[in-house]
Amino acid sequence: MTTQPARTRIAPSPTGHMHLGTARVALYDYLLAKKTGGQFILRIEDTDLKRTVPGAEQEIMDGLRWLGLQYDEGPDVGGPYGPYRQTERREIYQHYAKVLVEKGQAYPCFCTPERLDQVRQEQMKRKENPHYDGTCRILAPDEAARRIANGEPYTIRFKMPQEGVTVAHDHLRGDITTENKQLNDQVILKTDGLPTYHLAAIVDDHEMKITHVLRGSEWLGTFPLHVNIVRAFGWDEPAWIHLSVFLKPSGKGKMSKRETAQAMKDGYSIFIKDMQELGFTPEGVLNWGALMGWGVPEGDVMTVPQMIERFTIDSLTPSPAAINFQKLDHFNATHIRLFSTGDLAARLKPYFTREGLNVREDVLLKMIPLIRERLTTLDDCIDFGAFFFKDEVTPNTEDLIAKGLDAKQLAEIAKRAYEILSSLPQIDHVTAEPPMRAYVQSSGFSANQVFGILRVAVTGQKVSPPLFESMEIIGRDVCLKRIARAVEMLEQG
RNA sequence: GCCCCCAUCGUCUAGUGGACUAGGACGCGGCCCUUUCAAGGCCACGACCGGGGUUCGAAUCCCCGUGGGGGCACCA
Repeated sequence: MTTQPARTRIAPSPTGHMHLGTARVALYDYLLAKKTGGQFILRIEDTDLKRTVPGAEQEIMDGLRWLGLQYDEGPDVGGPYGPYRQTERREIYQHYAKVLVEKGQAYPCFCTPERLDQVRQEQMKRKENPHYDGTCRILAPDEAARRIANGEPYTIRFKMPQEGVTVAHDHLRGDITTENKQLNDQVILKTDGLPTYHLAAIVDDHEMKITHVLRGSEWLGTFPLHVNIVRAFGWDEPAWIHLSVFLKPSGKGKMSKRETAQAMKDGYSIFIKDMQELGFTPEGVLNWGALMGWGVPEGDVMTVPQMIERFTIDSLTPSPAAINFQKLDHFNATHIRLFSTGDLAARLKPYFTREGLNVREDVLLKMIPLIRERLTTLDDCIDFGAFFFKDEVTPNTEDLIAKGLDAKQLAEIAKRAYEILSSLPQIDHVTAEPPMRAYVQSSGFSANQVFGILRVAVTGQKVSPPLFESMEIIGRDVCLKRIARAVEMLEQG
């Protein structure tokens, strides 16, 4: 286990919404950095101009902040190894590409995309592996120089060894051995002068003194390439950790558009921004994500500080994990129950406000203990507690009708309840419950029937927080007014 | 097609040759509590992919299958 301060980075490309996968890698990066007293860095990998989408970078930064994974260095906070946006580091990559060419480890390539495509087609037709055919690898240097001077567009390709094997070491998976003949001369600098991921990431990780590279296992295929590039420069390698990928809930394959849409329909999402809006908490999301790919023996409900305490790279798991949204619900609800009343009040208030409700601070603080353990997501507070902030509630007549009772009986119950409660100087669970229970006893009706009618009358809904505690918060006058109205409704209907 | 990775309850996982009658969590089922809905408590169901080795002994090490995943771009 590392005791030296680790410098870790999350290096997303701003090509779409920030998703769960990015959040999880960022979490592990963050945990490792904090645990070792190191730094966590955000680097934006925006070298693919065609795929860059406006606003995506901001969404990543917002997402990380919402999650509480504040980076020590990044595009908007700066740092000693900036800039932290790859399009602003163009010259650095060009310099290093040139270094590689001079060392004989890379070469200019003038093949056009059209020719490359044609070569690939032919190779596939012959059932060969698609690979670069090496046309420009054997070009004489002066010939290449002449064509460059001529203004011919060119890329730089990395010259992979063609014999022997490459052994790359991954901390979770051990040595990964690849025959070099399987490898192929990849483009590291594009015609537009920007690097591909292969060059950019390696150069930046070195320049930014990254000690641990955590990334998805989709990078395993290019892993040998990357270590070859590092070695060509003669640099020390970071520790490589290839995390498992997330599978769709069925466990068959990665999340596709289809599953993503289905999740949204069910009230879930793999996008951080959506999760926030759906009422999930950073604590819940992080705890959930952390455990997909990290095993703890027991006590799996953890806050970030507790995760920092317990985190080790060695306890990460290499196998793919199916997304399980029910588990997200569980962790979210569990963390909501752990929040203090004041904390939860601050988190809930926006949801009430969003509904156009006028939130009285004192009422908010009083109702939270009543609804806290009933919430799965924060927005559930509307279902359970909106009535606390409404001037009037409008019960459905049919909700008012308790099973097995006729209209006369219903009206009688409501009326009697009104009489009992209106005789009290104040209504709370201490004063109101005993006489109401006594009435249930003497009336022959069930508690379920009597309290059911009262619940609907007072809260306007069949499911609510505890009745008498709720009435206490609503207040005597309002309660009586609402019960009176119910009596009216029942007598009419 | 080729290459690489992975493999314990339905799902996430613990397990690093004997403490395994394989532990925990989610979900599911039941019971208790209960004015609704939750929460909480208790109980149950439920897995080492298959076959060969190695070893006194294998979930754990090796090999071969099988299954699953990922990759084979001037995308990351």
